[in-house]
Amino acid sequence: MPAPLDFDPIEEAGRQWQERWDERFVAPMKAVTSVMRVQQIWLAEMNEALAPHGLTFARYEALMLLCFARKGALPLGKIGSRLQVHPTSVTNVIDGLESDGLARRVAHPSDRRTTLAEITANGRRVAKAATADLHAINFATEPLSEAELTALTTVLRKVRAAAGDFSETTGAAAAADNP
Amino acid sequence: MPAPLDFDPIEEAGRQWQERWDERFVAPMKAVTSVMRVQQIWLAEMNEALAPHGLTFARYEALMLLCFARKGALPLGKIGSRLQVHPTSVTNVIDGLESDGLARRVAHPSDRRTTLAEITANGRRVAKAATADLHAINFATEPLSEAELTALTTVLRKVRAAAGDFSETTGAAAAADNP
DNA sequence: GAAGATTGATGAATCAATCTTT
DNA sequence: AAAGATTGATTCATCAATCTTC
Repeated sequence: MPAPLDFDPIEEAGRQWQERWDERFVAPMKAVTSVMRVQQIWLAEMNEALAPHGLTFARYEALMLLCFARKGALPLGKIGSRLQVHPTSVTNVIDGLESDGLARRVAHPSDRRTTLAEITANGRRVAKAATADLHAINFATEPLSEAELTALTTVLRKVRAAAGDFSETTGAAAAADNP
Repeated sequence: MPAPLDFDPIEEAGRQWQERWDERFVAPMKAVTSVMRVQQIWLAEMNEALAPHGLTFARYEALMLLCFARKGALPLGKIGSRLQVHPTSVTNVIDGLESDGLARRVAHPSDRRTTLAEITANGRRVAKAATADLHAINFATEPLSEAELTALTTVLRKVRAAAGDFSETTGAAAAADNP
């Protein structure tokens, strides 16, 4: 990590932008750059907390999804749609969990195209310990207050909805965990 | 990109979290997951807009930095500290710009350890065209209002400051572009 | 033909180690 | 010894193409 600057680089970029182009582009540019940078900061801090458990954030997310599933198992495709990642990434993530003995692939009872990922007993132990570590650092969200975090989530929800992550329907009944 | 869900996966995760653990961890978890996902969405949309110019967002950021520099040139190390990336990433990014003829490496006049990256005439042309395309899509920030974008930037600025990106001093005089 | 998953290749980011210059 | 940059290796994510099953 490079040395700290004596000025805010995003504010400085905003200044340059306003000088050279129209002011109406400043707010979008600064917001986008801020999200990029904070994602990088938070991801690094969480990966640091997860490393002792042999996990990355991507693997942790998949592990928790299995942890929540009714039968502790989900089709790989469903994991991808929940985590909003490509099928290839699901394959990679489950490979990682499987080689560490935290999950295993099992056959789908009726559809032989489908593969299920099932959490192991050790996987549940690691999930619990890793979650405790993430809780201990508040998911790296220091120094934000609960109100600020909630506001953040609310605003970003609009972006996710507009991107088509989910269809804003009703009160959204509990998600189906099983096929 | 997987099919849209009929519920918000982050809200659903929050529900699971509250059930299983304490409520005070719900807001951090949802905020972190939201930032991760929106970063992915925005980055993909911007990369799509930049691809016709042979640019990625990382290369675009470096190119704009050179564009803003007084003499159109900066030491590689300074690029790294501005963009908050490791020296290796700077090498990669400048390699990319150089092979496309958008920038070139030049010797530092006094310190022979230092390499400068200098923007080319074509680099300035591409920077201008790429910026116009990003402006045309408002940096992918639709559907957020200017007020929402500003609020986002303000909250995230606290995170960047706490992470040590910059030292909160004065009104922050104009940044020094040259060594 | 379409759905589900995997393989192989590509691009980006970090880390450790190396090399030159100060 | 320390600063600046590069190389090589590793990890992760995506894309195109392939394979099996429905």
